Amino acid sequence: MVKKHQSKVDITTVARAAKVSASTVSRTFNHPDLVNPATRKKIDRAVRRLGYIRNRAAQAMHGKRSGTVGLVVPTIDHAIFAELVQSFSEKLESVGFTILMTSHGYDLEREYAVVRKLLEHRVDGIALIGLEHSEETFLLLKQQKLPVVAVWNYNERSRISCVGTQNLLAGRMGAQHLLDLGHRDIGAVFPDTQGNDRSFDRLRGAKEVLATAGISLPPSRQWMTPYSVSQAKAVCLEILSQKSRPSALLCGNDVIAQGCLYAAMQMGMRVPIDISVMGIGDFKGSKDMEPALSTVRLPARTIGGQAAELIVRLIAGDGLDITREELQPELMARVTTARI
Amino acid sequence: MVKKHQSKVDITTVARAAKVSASTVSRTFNHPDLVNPATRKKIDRAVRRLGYIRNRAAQAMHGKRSGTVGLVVPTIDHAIFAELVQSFSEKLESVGFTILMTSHGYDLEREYAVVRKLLEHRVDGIALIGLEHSEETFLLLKQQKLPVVAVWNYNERSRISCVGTQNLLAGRMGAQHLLDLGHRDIGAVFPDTQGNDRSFDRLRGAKEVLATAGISLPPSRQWMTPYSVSQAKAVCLEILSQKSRPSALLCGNDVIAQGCLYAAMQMGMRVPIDISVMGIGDFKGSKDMEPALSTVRLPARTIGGQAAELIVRLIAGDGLDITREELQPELMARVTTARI
DNA sequence: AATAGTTTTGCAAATGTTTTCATAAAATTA
DNA sequence: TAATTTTATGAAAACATTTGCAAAACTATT
Repeated sequence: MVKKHQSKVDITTVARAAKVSASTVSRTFNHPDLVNPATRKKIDRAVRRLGYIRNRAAQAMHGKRSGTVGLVVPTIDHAIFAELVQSFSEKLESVGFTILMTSHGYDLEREYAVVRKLLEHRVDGIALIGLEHSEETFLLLKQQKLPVVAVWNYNERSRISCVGTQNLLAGRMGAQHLLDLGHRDIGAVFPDTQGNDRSFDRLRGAKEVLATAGISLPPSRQWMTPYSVSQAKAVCLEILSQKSRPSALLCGNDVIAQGCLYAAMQMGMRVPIDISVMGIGDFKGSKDMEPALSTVRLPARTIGGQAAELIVRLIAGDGLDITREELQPELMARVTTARI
Repeated sequence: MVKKHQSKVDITTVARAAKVSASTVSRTFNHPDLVNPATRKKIDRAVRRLGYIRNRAAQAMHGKRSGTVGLVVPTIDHAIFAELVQSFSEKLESVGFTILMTSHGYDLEREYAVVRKLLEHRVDGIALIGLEHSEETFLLLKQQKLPVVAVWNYNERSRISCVGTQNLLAGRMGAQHLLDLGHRDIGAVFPDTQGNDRSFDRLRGAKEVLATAGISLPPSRQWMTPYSVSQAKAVCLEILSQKSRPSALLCGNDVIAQGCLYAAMQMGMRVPIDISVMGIGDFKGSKDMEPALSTVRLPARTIGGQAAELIVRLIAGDGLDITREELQPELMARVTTARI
């Protein structure tokens, strides 16, 4: 016969308990200044006693913000996005938003589906990784007139707001660094560029620079490997055991570079004496590798933070004009690359 | 003269466009078999044309599930949770749930706050990392009668459902392995155990085993370091440059172990000849390190997957009795540890 | 004590769905 | 062809809130 106040506690239950109207309870939450401190106290007590928790779903129905931001990443499992996601969500959580996070595994069709789902949940804004998305996705987003920002990449003619670096530049810098050190026979170890504009742009940038220096990158000097130390290591083991091997390896990202380092080590080769290895990304820990990895720094934390700020601004201001923020990659010449 | 169908497209807009009632539209989504295929087609067309997207918030108000599951992690930024989170969300997304993810930075007060927030969003279930939570959090969860599962740790007397390993065992196995190899002077490099029962249990297990072997672990043989290759490396650099250093290092997790490895390398020490290094976790990539890291494998992917399955079952069945699933840690004796 | 002004509160409508119930239309059976 | 069953649809209530408006309760001013 216990008055079991199960999950059935709603605003009117509280109102009854506090002997006020539901409106007053609502106001206590949303405009506390409009209600008498004494009443407020009564209500607070009732809320506490009954364990009442407001229902954002119901609030969201009143044109109120849902208080959520959607974040769409290719995968959660990669060091590459960890820092980005962390700083992005830290900032957003600090101003009261909750993150709805989904991944699509580099499949742009699935991306469309998850964006739709996010929209069903009436997120107040959406952040996507990169600028390459399906036409459908762009249409959907435009149609919904929702604040959107593409994170990670920068492109001056992007169709949506973006904050990030020009991966093209990063690719160029990596290749240029190798060139500057006198390397002429360079190998490229990159992830699949399919549905991955970051990777695509980096490779393109590298090829450009190489081409202007009169160096071509024949298929025999390009390798593809997924985003994993393990698989990169395996691929590099093969590369390095070829009779004719390049004097330097430019890797699509630091994870791959790490795999290369391990491969070299395993084969008893000395980096950078026997071969130079160049990464892109400068992930947490790259500077601590032995030998310390030369790489092109992409300021992940800054990007994440600024992206969060931008989306907050977009949400607050309903400013739907495209905003672009560019951050610069930076060459981190460390130990794994040396003059030939 | 464009029929601007802004964001104002709701179910009645669609109904009007298709010349049916809202009920019919609703039914087309929820019980398509109850509506005439011809009408359904009309409605589908209208939906497409207007770009209508259902509002889960409104659905959720009808006792319908919200279709979201809350995931509370200490931090997103660590390799340790990456695999876990990935497999957890993959599985959950595959059955139509969306993940609401929040982090608290190892602060149990903040954890309470984020759990509350999740509750406001009326998640259908919640997953937490570890079994150590504030009393308030437990109370809140119990009061709300919501499916909850603690992921990562296993404890036969846990207050909430759990799926994971006994970190105590993992700690024991790590220490035992070192003992078996003849080590007597062992150092422990662990993260702060404050608000981190995983770490606490591992250390406790290790101490136990050591104690039974008659070996004590004096404060001078214990070091604390945050969860970062960089900082672990710095700490280990100090340890290794002491005049009297242990013959083996047991690390609280693989990230720290990696830092140790790098530190040893930087100092020109050879692992495992000059010193043995033991990790816990077996993160992706640990087996590929050079030398390959000896560690205790914690089956992160399996845990994540099973946790997801469990929570789905709990949500479907409203079964609120506590379920516990234990997975076994496994010794991965690789290269970084050797007989003294 | 009357008036004006301010603060506090409640009523009721609105939000976007789902669902129950009732009814109309169509199909089946006798 | 009437009676019965089945199928398809709509009207209205319900869900948990917020908010505009108006009434009520105080305060302050004369």
